[in-house]
Amino acid sequence: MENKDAKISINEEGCKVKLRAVQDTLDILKGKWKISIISSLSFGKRRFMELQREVDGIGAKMLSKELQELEINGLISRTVCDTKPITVEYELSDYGKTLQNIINEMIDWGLNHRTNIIERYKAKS
Amino acid sequence: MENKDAKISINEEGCKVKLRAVQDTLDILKGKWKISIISSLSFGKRRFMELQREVDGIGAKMLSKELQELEINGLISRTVCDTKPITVEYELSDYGKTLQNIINEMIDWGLNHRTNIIERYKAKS
DNA sequence: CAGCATCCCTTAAGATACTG
DNA sequence: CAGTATCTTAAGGGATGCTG
Repeated sequence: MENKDAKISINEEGCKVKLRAVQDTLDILKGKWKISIISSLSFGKRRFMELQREVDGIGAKMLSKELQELEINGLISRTVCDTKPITVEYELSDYGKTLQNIINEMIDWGLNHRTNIIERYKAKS
Repeated sequence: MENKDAKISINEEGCKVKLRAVQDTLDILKGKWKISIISSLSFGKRRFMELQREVDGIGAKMLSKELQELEINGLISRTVCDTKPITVEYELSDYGKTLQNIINEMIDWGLNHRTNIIERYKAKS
């Protein structure tokens, strides 16, 4: 009996710790565009405009804001290039690259999901 | 030259497809609480109140709304139990369980991130 | 090009009270 | 217990125009 209770207690603690871990991750990744931006940068460095073109629907204001937050959290680096009209290059930091696993899983799930939706649609017709 | 251009073109297409995949996933998971709810359910079935207790800070209204959306997308199942005051049990569907990889990566990253923050703090003092 | 300032509107979401 | 209804507020986020 004591053993069983202890086990449950440990498991409950385990859940809490894991839920908190998810929450921690979510806090860093919150915002409508952050994960899309990181995904885009996971393919290589990008300039401001390139990001705006690649992240569908984002405006300059939001892009700017979310990039700042990502930089503050040490996930990306920002480099001002000394070109005629200045350009700025964004890049995933080493720490930012540790998010790659999450991104990859999201890519896989999304690809699979789209396939499923199409299959479901075909099955109906 | 033609080869090189073709390669670039293919890669660019690859990025777009992947970014769209991420977006597809994000569309399903959007909302302040959805990932937390799924995480909680990934540990087993939960009743409405249990979820509200486990997902820190969520109100009944939001919990109800996000559960409905998750159900519509086929990620969770809802079972009304015929008890004296009725109870309702929520559970990840088989399809919902395919999100487990994403959740796990988020747990890992969050655990690691917390450690890093603590290390960083220690280093300063 | 990069990005800030301003204005403005829509949506998210919290609080509270109520029902089967 | 498991929600729903209503109200209200805060925040998110778009459009435009401007600057180094």
